[in-house]
Amino acid sequence: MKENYTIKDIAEMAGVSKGTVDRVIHKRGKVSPAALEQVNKVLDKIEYKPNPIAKSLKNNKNYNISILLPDAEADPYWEPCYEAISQVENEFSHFGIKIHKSLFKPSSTKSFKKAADALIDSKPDAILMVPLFYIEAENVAKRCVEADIKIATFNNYIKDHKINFEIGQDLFQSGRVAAKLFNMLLGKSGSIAILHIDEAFQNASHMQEKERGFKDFFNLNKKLDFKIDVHNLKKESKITFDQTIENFLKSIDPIDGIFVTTSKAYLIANHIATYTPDSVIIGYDLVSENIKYLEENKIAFLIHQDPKKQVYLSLTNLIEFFLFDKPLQESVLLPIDIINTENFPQYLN
Amino acid sequence: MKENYTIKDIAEMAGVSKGTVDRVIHKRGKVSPAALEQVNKVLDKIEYKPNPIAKSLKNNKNYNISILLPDAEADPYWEPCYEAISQVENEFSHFGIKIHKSLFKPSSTKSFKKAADALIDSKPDAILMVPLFYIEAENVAKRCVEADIKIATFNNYIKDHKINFEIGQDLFQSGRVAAKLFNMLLGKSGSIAILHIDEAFQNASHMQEKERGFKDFFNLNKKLDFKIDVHNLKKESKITFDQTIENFLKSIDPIDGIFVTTSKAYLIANHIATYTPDSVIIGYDLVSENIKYLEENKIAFLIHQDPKKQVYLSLTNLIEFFLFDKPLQESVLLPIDIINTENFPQYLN
DNA sequence: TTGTACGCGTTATCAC
DNA sequence: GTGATAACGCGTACAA
Repeated sequence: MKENYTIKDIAEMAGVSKGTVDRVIHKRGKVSPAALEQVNKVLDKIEYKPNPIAKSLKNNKNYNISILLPDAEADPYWEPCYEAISQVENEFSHFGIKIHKSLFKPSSTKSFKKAADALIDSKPDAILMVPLFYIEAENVAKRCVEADIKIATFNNYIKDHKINFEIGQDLFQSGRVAAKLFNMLLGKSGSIAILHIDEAFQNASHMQEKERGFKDFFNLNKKLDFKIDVHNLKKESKITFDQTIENFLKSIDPIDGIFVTTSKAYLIANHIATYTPDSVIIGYDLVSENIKYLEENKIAFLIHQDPKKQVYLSLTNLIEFFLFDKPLQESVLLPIDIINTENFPQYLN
Repeated sequence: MKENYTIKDIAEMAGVSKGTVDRVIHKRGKVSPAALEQVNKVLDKIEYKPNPIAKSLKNNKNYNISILLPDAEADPYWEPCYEAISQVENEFSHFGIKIHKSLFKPSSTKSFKKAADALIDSKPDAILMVPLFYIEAENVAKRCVEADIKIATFNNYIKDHKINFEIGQDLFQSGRVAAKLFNMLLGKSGSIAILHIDEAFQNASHMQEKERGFKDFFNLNKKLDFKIDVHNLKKESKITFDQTIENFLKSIDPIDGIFVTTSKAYLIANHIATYTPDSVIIGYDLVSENIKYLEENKIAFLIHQDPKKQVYLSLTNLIEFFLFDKPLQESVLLPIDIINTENFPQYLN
């Protein structure tokens, strides 16, 4: 009982040549019925699994993967993604994997389009993108399929069957996670503000999903009595973003909880002591300013979306598909990590 | 500017043969000074990275990895490890990786020893074990080194430099995570019981580390005023374990919080309503009974030690070391996952 | 001391 | 239709 049969083994057992076996296995035709039967008889008896390493060696191709994501200058949320890219580059450069990073301004559709155009023109084997702009991203997906470029997304979703691989978090559910945390901290009743803080509302669908999940939790728990208000805060023309936040806090009555659906919880935490010092804040993402206020106990919890892991898993999935024919997973949902002062370091590594 | 130089390329550039280049690279000697210089000159100019795939193909070995872990019959905590094993087996069987699972009774040192002996005798390429019994595990490590078997541990640590790879959680810190959660739920003061519930105290060092971290948090926060009692609960001779628990609860005054350092929080949650209904329980591990009480809001939080991920990462690390010469990491600390009713499903997958 | 030739398993090409 | 053969890159045995 051998374990790993090779084409050569099969050829001997069937009394034909390697070439014929290959033609049978790959259904290339040009095989006589007699030979076909011989080979199939052997294939039925044993389990043939082609050696992926040999295949890969023969292939001997360089693969180019391009990744299209926002500039971390504009938002440090994206910083960890860069680390993941370097890490994957180091791990797989020996295997002929080239990764090309392309940045766009998260506030500019044009910038996204321009970068995407350039990427598609360069004809990489795959593009991994953050589909911040729905329509434009759909268009990119379409053109990738036409150009035979594998297309994957992370962080956001576009519901498009053309996407070969997508990874992210269940945002609705993460809203529920936040709601449950407030429930545990505040008890059976209270007032909570949902704040969508985003300079230009690129993350509109993101934020809405979280809001929906959040409200869903309280709606389904009839024993709870919470007053929930929703506020959209974006940059006003003549004043700084920070002042906009401050003006907002001035304008409202003290509240028990503040749920910030973006990574901008620090903007609120910064002013909380002055205006509504007893408010519990829950926000998203381990950007350094958020961690600072977490450690000062001004932010109670953060929810971690692990952008680094998203990039790492996206890239390794694509790479193993290219190198070893591992089937591409279609959709991956990452866990919703709850972070407090004590467990954040391990998530940063 | 080529990217991936092969030995053949270098040979041509240096005006020597492949064999000579190989001898230089692997320092096998038998090279004339002149040739040595030629080759080194080329090697200085370019960056040579041997193709790991070709190396691996040539190698063409089957690797046997044995994994020694407790029987999940005795404790369902180990169940997810089995899943990880199957998953890795499926992913890498094509690569000539064989994984052999060997179980021992977590309550029996003898059973551990016996299983370990058999494994070592079978001379696998690597052994991954749960070092539940310190001295015996040290002995296994020693004999593995002698027999040239790579030795790795997960879930528990033994401080032994012979271990080639170890993975687990920072238990001290996870105690602090629990403490912080109690702090947030209970406020500035209260009474908390630390319960070490373990049928035979195999996990003694485990539990003590968590206790130390837990107390450390409250000791360092001078503004907090918590009364903390420690109780060891193990099976008494004549009655069931469950009755032991019940007797304990009967014997104490109502308390604000209960910190269970093992996966046995469900045993407490089961009786909480009768004896101390307002106690907040925090425990460890996503075993199904714990999740049941989590969903009933009888357990506030669970801390997830992700045994499945521990096994998965251990195995893939070893495999990539064997197949592709990836350097073995030495020590990996997994994040300390905080689990509530809303985010547990994603951690189970 | 050096170069050559072969094998690992798969695939593609090329005579027959 | 078919089988033989070369090639991918590395390691190594062996002949020169």
